[in-house]
Formats: sequence, C-alpha cells, structure tokens
Amino acid sequence: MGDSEGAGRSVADKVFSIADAFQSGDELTLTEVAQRARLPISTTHRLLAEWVEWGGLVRGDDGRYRVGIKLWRLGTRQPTARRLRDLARPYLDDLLDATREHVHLAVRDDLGAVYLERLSGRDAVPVISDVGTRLPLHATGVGLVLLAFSPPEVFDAVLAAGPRRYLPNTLTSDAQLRARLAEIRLTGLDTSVEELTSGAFSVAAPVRDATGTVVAAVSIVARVERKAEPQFALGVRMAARGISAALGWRP
Amino acid sequence: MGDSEGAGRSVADKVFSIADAFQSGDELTLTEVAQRARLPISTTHRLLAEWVEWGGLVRGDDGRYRVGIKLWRLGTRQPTARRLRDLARPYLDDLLDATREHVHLAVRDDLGAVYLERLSGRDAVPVISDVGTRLPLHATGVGLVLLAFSPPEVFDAVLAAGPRRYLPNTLTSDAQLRARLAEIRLTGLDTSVEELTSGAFSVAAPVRDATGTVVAAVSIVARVERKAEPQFALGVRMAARGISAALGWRP
DNA sequence: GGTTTGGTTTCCACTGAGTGGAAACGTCGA
DNA sequence: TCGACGTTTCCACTCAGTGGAAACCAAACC
Repeated sequence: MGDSEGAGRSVADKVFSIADAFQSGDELTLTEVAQRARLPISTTHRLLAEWVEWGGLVRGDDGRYRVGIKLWRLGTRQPTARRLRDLARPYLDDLLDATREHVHLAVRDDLGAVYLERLSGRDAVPVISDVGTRLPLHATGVGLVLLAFSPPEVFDAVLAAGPRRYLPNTLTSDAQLRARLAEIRLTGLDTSVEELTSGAFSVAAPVRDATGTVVAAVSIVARVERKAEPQFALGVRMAARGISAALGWRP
Repeated sequence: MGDSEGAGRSVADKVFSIADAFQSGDELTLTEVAQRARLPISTTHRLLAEWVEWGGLVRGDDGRYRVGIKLWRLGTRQPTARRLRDLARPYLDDLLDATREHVHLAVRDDLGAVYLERLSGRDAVPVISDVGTRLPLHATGVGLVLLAFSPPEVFDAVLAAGPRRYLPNTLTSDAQLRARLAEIRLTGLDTSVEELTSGAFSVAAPVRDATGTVVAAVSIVARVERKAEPQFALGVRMAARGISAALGWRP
C-alpha cells in the first residue's frame, strides 16, 4: 500500500464511516464526506463510487452525494419501527385531532431518544425535533420516560456522559434525575416544562409490549400557556395504553 | 487466501450484498444471509459481525439478524422521501378522510414504483403493497403514471423485462401500454381496474415539482363496486395538484 | 488573458487485510 | 448416544485495497 497510518480500519469500517457521514448532513460533496469519515480523499472517492454503483447513495447533477431510495427502503425493513408506526398511527392521529399540537412516538437508541413518528398541528410551537433525529434522554419527555424504564446501566451512562443543561429547567444532577424517574415509574406519566425548548411543555407516557416491557413512549409537546388544560395528560395516557393494547399488552 | 472462485467481488460489494439480503426477509439467520448474499458462511459471519458492531444490523436473542434503528435513521435522511412525505401528509389525510380506502404516494425507483406512504381506511380492500415495497410499473396505477412521464428508455426497459400478466386485465403488450400511457399524458389521470389485485380499482395522478418534472404519483385503491363514485378522480387530482403546489409548481 | 483556489479524478507500486475451506463447537430432537 | 444442522474459530496464502502524489477541471479573481 501507498503507506499506512490510518490505523488498520477494515474496509467495512470505512464503508460504514461513509454512511455515518450522512447522519449529519443530507447533501455532501466528496471532500465533506472524506472529512467527516476521516478518510483520505482518494479512498473516499473509490468507496463512494461503490456506494453509488450499489444504489445506496446517489450523486446529483450538482456533484453532491445523497442517501438514495434504496437505502430508505432498507430502513423500512426495520421491524420495530415498522410495527410500532403501523399500530400507533390511528392513536396518534386521534391525539393530534384532540390537541392540534406536536404528537411524538419515540424509541430509545443507545443514549438517545429517536422519533419514529411526529405529527404536528398547523400552528404548533416550533421545535427542533424531526423524525429520525436522536435527542437526549434526560431533556425530553419521551427520553425521560424511556430512561425510567431502561436498565440501570443506561442511567449510569447518561450521567457519565454529563447531561447537558439546555435551559434553566433541564435536569442535570443525579438526585434530580433519580427523583423524576421515580415519579415517572410511580405515575406512569411525565410532565416536563421548558426543559429542552423554551415556551414548550410536554406530557409523555410509556408504551408496553406483550411482555410488559416498555418499548416506546408517546408524547405531546405544546406551548406552556396550555399547560393547565386537562386533555393532554388524559390523551397521552390513553394513546399509550391503546398502542400497548395493540401490541398485545394486557395489564 | 484460502482459495478463490467468488469472482473478484470487492469487500464493499460483499457488505452491500448482505444489506440486500434484508430486502427480502426481515429476520434472517446467518445461513440465510449467506445464501441470499451468495457468500461463504465464514465470510458472511465476519461481515455480519462488523455490521452489528457498527449498529446497522442487530442480532436478536434468537440469533437472527435484523435491520437496526441506525439503518432506519439513515434512511430517514433520504431527501426526496423526507420532503415528499412531509408535504404530502395533509393532502393524503384529506384523501383518506374523503374515501376511507387506501391512499398511496409513490416514486419511481429504477423499474419499480416504491410506496413512500400508504394510509388505509379501516375496512379497505386487502392489498399486497406496503411502504418500502417495490411494485411493477406496468401493473399499478402509480406505476403507469410514473412510467407515462419517465424518459422513453424506461419504457423500453420495462418492455424488455417482459411485463408480467398478474390478472386478465394487466396490460402487457407494447401497443396496449403505449395507448394507456398516451391517455395518461393527455388526461393527467389513470384509472386501472383489476390489473394487479382482483376486486380492486385504482385512480392515480402525477405530482410535479417546481420545474414541472413529474416526481411522484398519488393514488387511491378501492373495491370495484365503488368505481362509479365521482369523488375518487376528483380527490386524487386535487391532492396531486395540492402536493405539486406545495413543491413549488405553478401551472 | 494569466493565476489562484477548491474540489475531483486518475495512477500505481507496495503489502497486510481479507479470504474461505476445514475443523471444532453447540444445541437441538430422536 | 448419535446424527443433523447451524455457528464459531483457525490459519496459511495472496491479491484486493491502499493513499500520496500528480494531473485535471472549473470558477473566481486580478
């Protein structure tokens, strides 16, 4: 080989690094991909060509690379996402009808909460989230709910990673978080006020599968002014219960 | 190397073959993957381990491999699918409300039509389609519409591939197809009756982007008995027009 | 026009990463 | 206990992959 230094990364690793580059930016030039993937340009060039030939990535007229439909299709084969989205759809729709705000369905992925689905009312608060993005567990309603029902080592990892304070209300200390999670486990519901997005509050509840394991969380995010309205807590709880039932959960 | 025969496939190729294996089967054992990918077991084993380490595939307690959330997330970064789904959602919802049948949004991927979205009424006809599946261009409403506005070489390729006859009504000959596509181009609408699914008919219309290019198609699939009802053609046409407008199309 | 700048594509000599057959290992069910 | 079937590990061989460097291309600038 020309030389070496790039520390014995396998070819597969390199292929994956390139895929990773697209998690943070949808339309990338060769050089951008190379930078993000920490690979030499020439190597990146060759591997990108293989990706394109396969069809997972496509190259636009502008020379930029994008994720292709083939890769999108592959994603649709993820069993959990497929099943949950399918079953949850009607419940989330009802929730949206009743509130006209943001409705979310999320699962935990490592130390983040990933939105599988997001429905939004026409004039809902602007939020950063989007389907497929990964948000911190400690600063979102769904995240806290998922964390509350995750194995303890996940909690430890979150703490170890140093939970970032997004807003004054964000919980960051061990004690604060523990108290909140205990409350969630007790009541089966979480209410967060301005912990990630200012001007917004969220209500979230756990979704259980047939074995009783918490596999997802449902939430509504709305403007703080509406915090007092009772239908949020009720709606989220009922939706979560409905989806759980659809998954085969019997209390 | 131990030997060779597997004809100079590059590592990347092999990695991709493994991904392909999951397009046809969601939960696969090592041996199944090896068979589908046409790779030696030991090679498959090693590469699967790398996939799992990366997180794109996950291995369940049952030893089977599945597509992981990471790969699903990567799919959500596909710009076309994301944009179209987002914009189309409200129009498709309206269409569903008005008809209570199957509502589809599809794009062309090579020689197939891929459903980006499918909403279904509670008691709609059972159909084989699902989000992410690829259906033949010549035998579906959306497919014919997409074909009508694709470059001529796509049509040639479809003919060359030998269009399969699914039901007596399926169009298969050059002449039949040409006539139908001409009609679609003229009227901006397609009506198919029992061409893929018996007992079902579909109405489909093209979606255009800001440049006037047809980028997707909308359709309704319903039971033949309702064929005479006028709201289908109207609804599909209006939905397609609405989505086009949202994409920036000005007639 | 010439020159710089920023990205892309091609080339090629070198070598260790990748290979896959085979054997060992588990785990069923009879 | 034994066979059948799937999984995991091993290892000697070698060619696929490597990446620096140079050529290339297209704007933008002087």
